[in-house]
Amino acid sequence: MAATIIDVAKRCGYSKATVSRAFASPEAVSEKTRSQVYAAARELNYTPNAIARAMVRQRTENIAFIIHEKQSPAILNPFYSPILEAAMREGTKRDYSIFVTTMQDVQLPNGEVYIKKQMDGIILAGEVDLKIVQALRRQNMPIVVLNNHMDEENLFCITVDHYHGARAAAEHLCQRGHRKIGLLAGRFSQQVMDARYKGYCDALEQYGLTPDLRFVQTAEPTLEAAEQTISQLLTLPERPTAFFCMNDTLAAGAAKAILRAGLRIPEDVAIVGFDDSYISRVMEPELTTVRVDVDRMGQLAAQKLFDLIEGKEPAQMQVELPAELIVRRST
Amino acid sequence: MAATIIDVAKRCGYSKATVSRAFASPEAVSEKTRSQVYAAARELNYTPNAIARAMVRQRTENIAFIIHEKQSPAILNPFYSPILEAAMREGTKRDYSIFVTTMQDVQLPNGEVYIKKQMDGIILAGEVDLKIVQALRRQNMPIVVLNNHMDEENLFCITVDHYHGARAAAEHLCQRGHRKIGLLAGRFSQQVMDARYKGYCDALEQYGLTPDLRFVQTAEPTLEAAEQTISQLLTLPERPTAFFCMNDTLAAGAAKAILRAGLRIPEDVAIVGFDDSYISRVMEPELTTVRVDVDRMGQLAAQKLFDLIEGKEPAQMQVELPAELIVRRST
DNA sequence: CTGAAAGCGCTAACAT
DNA sequence: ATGTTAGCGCTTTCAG
Repeated sequence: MAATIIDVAKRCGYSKATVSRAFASPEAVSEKTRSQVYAAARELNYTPNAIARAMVRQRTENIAFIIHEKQSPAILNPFYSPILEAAMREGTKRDYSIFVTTMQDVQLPNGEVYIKKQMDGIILAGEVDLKIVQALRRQNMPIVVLNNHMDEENLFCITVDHYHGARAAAEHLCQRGHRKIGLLAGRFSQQVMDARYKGYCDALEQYGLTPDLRFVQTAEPTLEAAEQTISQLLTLPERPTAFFCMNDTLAAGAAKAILRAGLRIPEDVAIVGFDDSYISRVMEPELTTVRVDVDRMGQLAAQKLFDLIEGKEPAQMQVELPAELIVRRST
Repeated sequence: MAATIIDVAKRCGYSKATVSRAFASPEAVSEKTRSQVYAAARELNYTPNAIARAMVRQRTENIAFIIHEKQSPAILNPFYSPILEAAMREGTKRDYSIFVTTMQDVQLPNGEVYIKKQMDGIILAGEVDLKIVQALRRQNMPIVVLNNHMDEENLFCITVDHYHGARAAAEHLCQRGHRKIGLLAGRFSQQVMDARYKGYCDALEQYGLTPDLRFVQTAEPTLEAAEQTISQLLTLPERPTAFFCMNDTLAAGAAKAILRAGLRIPEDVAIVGFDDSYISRVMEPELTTVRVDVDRMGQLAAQKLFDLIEGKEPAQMQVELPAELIVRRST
């Protein structure tokens, strides 16, 4: 079938070691030899076999990107997909390929950790089980944890400053004069929820307000659930004049409820989202939201994982990315 | 390091051939043996090495999913991401992993086709270069082409019935009584554009209308470009009362322009999109659009590719998926 | 049902 | 700078 290194060696009259070197470390071979090797390779349509190489090098140059969120699958998740995209760009730069997988590819039904395909490292995003991290580390698998912090020695985690992001969002609403500010939470990890809730409470307190628990609701982070929840809140006699929604999907659902109730955004009800995903610009009016630099996040995750694989320990094992308020027309 | 088949063999007292069989074809081994092998494997934390297996089997059980569209990268593209998602689900079922890549991973800067990683097959989506398909086929690489038709002998292509989709959209607008129906095209492949344009023209003709070329515009398929284009059209003295937009992103941009001009949807201007992507439900009012069964498309692509890899030729090499009008509030 | 042995295509010492 | 050789971990005949 496909030509092998031996065919090329025969054809150009060099040994297979030389052919191997011509591809893997061109500088270790004379220029003349190199071009002869390449010529022979071209004629035979030869391409080095990555499997064979991986076999002897014990490195595949493949990493896995595993997203574990209840919300929606990996690729469709509007928060994670740009992160993945950025990680893939970084992978291309450093010659790594990325497998996008689910936990199922790493875990047997009985819970045992079992990596089907050989990987040089893993990016674990979302709600990660500590047990899995530990099992993986026992196998010496380099790991980067994304959007989640775990108290493990020497585990590289990238998180977001949820507290200040949420606080900025709520403060902004206070500054706009709102006194009745609802909160629409999604079902995210406890970690994220707590930090954002605290940010919200502290902002209100700073403005002399106390959270009205009737206006604090939790919903599945889907358009439909958000719309329904907010619809009901809107019927309250003393309804909120603003909502801080814990992500853009929730905010979009809220916007639909508001608009359908015949109210105007932001004149009657203002809303703020979180993530600055694509959704925030699809909406009209466009959504005021909290931006997380997802490009940076994905790039960083990939970079640090590659470094780890290549034996470079990062200076700090914990990076917290800032969250910045982006004011648009919805407030 | 990690335990190998030999470690397991030693531990349980069988030969490595038997251990191999216990994992690769359990039915070829007595039950007693099998459980002893598994026990030893568990104790050693052994996992078969996929690389070594791929090496001897000459099969990786990996496929590549390559999307080539100008619009936006693979994963972020609202049309392709659910397709990818479905393909991945199918892959999990049949024990294949999927690499999401760009053309760069398959093509050298000089244009030569060069597959970096060993793959058992490739799904090529979007605007595919015939030369690449031919080069790949010369290397005996199983291929499925998605959302694009190519006149190649024995090449499996999955396409969409753009003509009838577009026609249904335009007819619907005619039925609603619109006489001035604009068309907002994106920069898609000629194939797609032609079919949809013809559908639009034929629908109009059926209702005794002729396309007014002032109302037929092409824009980059982005929110901003669409918004700008439609804004201008709206200032025309005799502006259209409805727009058929060639995808949901364009429709969302159009909606923004309409709303910002102080007009109502659908009372003043109606819009129809194409794809039935996530965007159509984020918008308010929700978008009337043409649905393509993307789940089916992704699943089919993966299934057929796996069949091809496993030597089963599909009965027909060409599948055209229907496109169905979904009426929502925007018309 | 189980074992022995050959080899998948390549790289990395070690020589020359 | 180039060649020789010994595997990497596994599957798969072929025997028994």
